[in-house]
Amino acid sequence: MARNKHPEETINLILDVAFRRFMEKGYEHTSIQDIIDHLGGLSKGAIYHHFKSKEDILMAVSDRMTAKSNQMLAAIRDCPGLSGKEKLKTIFKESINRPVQNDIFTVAPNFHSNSKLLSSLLHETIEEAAPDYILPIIEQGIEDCSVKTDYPKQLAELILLAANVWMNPMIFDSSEKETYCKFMVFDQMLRGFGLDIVDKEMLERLQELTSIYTKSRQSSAR
Amino acid sequence: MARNKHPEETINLILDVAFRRFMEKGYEHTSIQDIIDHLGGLSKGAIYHHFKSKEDILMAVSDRMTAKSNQMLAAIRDCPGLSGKEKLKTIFKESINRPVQNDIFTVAPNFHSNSKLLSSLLHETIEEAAPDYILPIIEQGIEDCSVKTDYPKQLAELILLAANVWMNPMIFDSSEKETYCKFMVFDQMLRGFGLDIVDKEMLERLQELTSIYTKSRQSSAR
DNA sequence: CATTAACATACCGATGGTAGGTTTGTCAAG
DNA sequence: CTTGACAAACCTACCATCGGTATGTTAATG
Repeated sequence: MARNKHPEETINLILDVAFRRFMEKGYEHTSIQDIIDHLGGLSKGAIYHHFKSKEDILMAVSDRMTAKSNQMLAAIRDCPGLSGKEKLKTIFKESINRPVQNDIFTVAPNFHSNSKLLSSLLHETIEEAAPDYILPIIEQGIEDCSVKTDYPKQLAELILLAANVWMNPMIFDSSEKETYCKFMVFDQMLRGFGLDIVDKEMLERLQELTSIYTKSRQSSAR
Repeated sequence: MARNKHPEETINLILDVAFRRFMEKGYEHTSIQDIIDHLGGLSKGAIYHHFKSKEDILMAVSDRMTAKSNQMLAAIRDCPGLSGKEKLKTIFKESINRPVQNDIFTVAPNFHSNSKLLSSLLHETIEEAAPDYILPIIEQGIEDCSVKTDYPKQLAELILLAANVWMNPMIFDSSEKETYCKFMVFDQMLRGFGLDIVDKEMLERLQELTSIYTKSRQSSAR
């Protein structure tokens, strides 16, 4: 293959293909050769020029998955004029409207066979996203008295664990009704910390979208 | 090696060694040959006589890890004369007194490099332990009015996710103080569902044990 | 004495990774 | 504007190791 003047295109291409293959076959069962076969003529040398190992590819895939979400979280966190409670509400509204990246729907993700991605997401959630994005918002909420807790760091972790892992349909695929129930329990949990952010509008939107998701899931099943 | 009249001894030996190697080097980086080298003269044929694949060994290791915990949960669940609230309290008391199996302390577990074990634990927690052991107790608690929720199944999941994963020092190693804070947030969460099970005695016992754990951890660090 | 469980040995294809070469764009010196 | 040194972007051929298997051997059982 001819040398590409814009190597980031090649890198993105590799990550695109790797991501799809990981989701379809699982990380362990996707060989480098398999990725090569699905690239348009690129060789093993090209891959190992841009990535130092197979695991390195996985990490890059993982980073790219969370990048957009983290951007959103940072934007809301730094948004002036919003109270802590309003910021949390905004985050959950956004999350519902874009529950997972669109392109993910098309490949019928299988986190069961991607334990490495799962564990990566888990640790990123607790050790990066929670302290970097949610904690400052919780602390703001404590100041304006909309959040009640003596342990903001741990609360941030618990909230994000529930939201990103437990309620993540890519990890625990839930029926429409189950997703709704999870959200209700999540709401009750937040109320225990003084937070009251789930309203009718959010629930209606949620019900809409879970039905869409369930349908797209059924149609892409083998 | 001479033929063993009691093959379960051989099986247990293999699992013992595999568990240690998985914890020390991670599942992926532990080869079958590595396990063989740490077995006293047993061969690859022996291993593949008792287990059909490397993954099969991992599953057996995982099962053995949760077996004792599940036994305890079943015993408490079926214990007559205890209210739902009392059962939950008993479970957490037991969990604190035996936070993880003793033998685990000695090998400085590393769940970071054992994503397969982690993902196995995660799914067992949500899809087996929660509905089988915690859900019946929650339902009993709803009847005797010590638990307040319309969604017992989801509450069981959330509680066990927090307890087994988030508060598990093998997954997220926390300082003494952090463990305490997590427990306090956990308590506040439970109160949001009408549950009031953490008392002074439990907190004192917790502080004792986390200090012991922290010390044993330091002494086994390389 | 036949059968079967409990091992051992020797081997295989596939895999992740590497060494070394080739092409091509960049850029500064002449 | 040309040239040539350099490095980045690839390719090819190869290797050690891995998970797994086929085929044996030995010993307990009934």
